Amino acid sequence: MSYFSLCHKLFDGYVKCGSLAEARRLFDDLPNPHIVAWNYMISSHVSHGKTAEAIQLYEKMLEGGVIPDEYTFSSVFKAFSDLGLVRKGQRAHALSVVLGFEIFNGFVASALVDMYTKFDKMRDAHLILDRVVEKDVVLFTALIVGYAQRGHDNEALQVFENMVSQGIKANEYTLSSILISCGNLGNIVKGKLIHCLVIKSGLESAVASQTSLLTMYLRCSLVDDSIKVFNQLSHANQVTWTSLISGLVENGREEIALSTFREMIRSSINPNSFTLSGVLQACSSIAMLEVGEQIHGIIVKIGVEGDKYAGAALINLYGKCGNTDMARFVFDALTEVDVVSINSMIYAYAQNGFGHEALKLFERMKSLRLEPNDVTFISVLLACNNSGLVDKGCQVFASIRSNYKIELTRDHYACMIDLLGRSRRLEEAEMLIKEVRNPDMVIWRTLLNACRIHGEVEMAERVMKKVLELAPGDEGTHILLTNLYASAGKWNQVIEMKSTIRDLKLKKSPAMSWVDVDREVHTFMAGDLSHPISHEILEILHELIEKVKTLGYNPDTKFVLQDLEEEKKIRSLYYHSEKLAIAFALWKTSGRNTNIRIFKNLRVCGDCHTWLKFVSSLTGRDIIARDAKRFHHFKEGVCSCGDYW
DNA sequence: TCGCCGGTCT
Repeated sequence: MSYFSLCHKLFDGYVKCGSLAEARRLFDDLPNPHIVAWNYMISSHVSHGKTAEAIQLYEKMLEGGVIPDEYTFSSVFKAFSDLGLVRKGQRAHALSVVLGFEIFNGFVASALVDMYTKFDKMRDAHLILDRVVEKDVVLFTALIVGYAQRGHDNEALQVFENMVSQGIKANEYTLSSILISCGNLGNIVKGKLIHCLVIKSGLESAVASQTSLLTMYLRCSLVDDSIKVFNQLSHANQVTWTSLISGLVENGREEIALSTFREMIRSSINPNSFTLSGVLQACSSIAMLEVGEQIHGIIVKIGVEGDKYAGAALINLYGKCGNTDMARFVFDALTEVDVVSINSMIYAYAQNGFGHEALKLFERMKSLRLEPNDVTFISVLLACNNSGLVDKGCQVFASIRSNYKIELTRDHYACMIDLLGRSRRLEEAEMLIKEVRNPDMVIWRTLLNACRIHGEVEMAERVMKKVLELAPGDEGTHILLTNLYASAGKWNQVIEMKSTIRDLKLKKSPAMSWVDVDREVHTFMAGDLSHPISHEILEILHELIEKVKTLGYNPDTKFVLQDLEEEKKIRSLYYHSEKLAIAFALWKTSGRNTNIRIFKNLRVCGDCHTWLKFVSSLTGRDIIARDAKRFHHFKEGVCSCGDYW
């Protein structure tokens, strides 16, 4: 046995037993290590994630006068790309050109392409592929993957077709990646073609291909097809399960996503932070705080509470469930604060009406030299909007244009239009719409809502036309205008609108509130006294109303949309769904001092808002109400929205 | 002794 192969066997033994350090000690004792030994050490360090050490070894090797070969380069390029060391990578690239590896060796070339795509230097990567004399599937795949992962899905498809036309057969790596691009593009026709190709190539049992197929169907919203793919899987792994769960959430199938998660656990597949953030998203969307808290428990148990994905998902959960303190607790425990986690926290404050907290965090972000992105500004503007910080909002909006290279989207404008409109600066709001490229229905409806708040019938009628041009049968718009006429006392127009709504067969979604008491959800509709214990509820409700009247509550009938006698109007106010839900929750939890969390499918009504403030001071309970748009935290007679919403 | 794959957050 030669000296080299003896050394090699020794290294291999140590590394395979997991003792890279032992191998390293052995290596360091060699007087003049051969190139094969250097390569072995470098690649072992890279594959063990010890990238920085791999680079040190490479540099030491060069200092020692050892000439790198194709093996050295293919390992070390990966190290440079992992650490984002562009300069060093380019210098090594130059050396590989001088030594004649770049265009003549497939291993070196594909590692180079991979490195440049990770540096986001797509032109360089593509040029290398073009120069390589004999291109193989790995080389093409490296470029396809690079394009796909940076969101250049059309380019990925082009390169793929180019590869196929050169008679090079795709492998499972190529197909996995290209399926994802089809999914991202929503190109189900190409996606199905590739599905056929997967079968034809005999790769349908490869787990990565299956996962990508699953993801492709889910991104194209073909949930049933994706479930079919999933059911045909022989061995679903952690990634496959996760892919299915997060895809279901994306398609609004939260309940199924949660049952799939439970099935995953039953199948003894462990979740990781990917899985858990998907499940948390399901909990946040449907405000299932209890389940979310259980997931939080699992996150702590498996030790990923500092993970930025799990963290952002938790912040989002607590934000959407109205618990900003918990959201902040999670945020403060993150190991790495990045722009997404800060955005999540700002957004959590924003939707709960804690504008000043949101702005403080925005300032801290700047002092941390984290570059804000478009989402940051949506969150900050929303924070100003939900707290009535009009001037601050205008100032922030102006600064986006002057200080940042961020393109303003319709969402930014919609937020500003809402902000201006609600503070009665309707003309300014309308002027701002002129700046929006292709203003959509949402933009105009935002202005329409502002008209409703301020009873601007004339402008509303003009704006209504715009909205209906863009969305002729939109129920929300008709209802908005009906409400506007009703609050302006124009009952003839209300009747007219109602008949239009009837003719168009538009259905008004009924107002509904629900409340979560002792892990049971109870739903209430306005005026609906069919709850099994409605007798007790009504008793409590009437008692509450009489008591808060003594504190100054005065039923405000302008929120009643029917033209009824005053007495009947007042009665209809009393049976609003949120009042029923609160009465029920107080009855169920009497003697306890817990917070009450209620949810409403529409926006909370003005009279109920006032009433809830009184109830919070009367009972000493904190009431957290999530309506269709935001949260209201009622505490000691005050609401976090500052009566501005 | 070497290269290319699938799932997460605002």
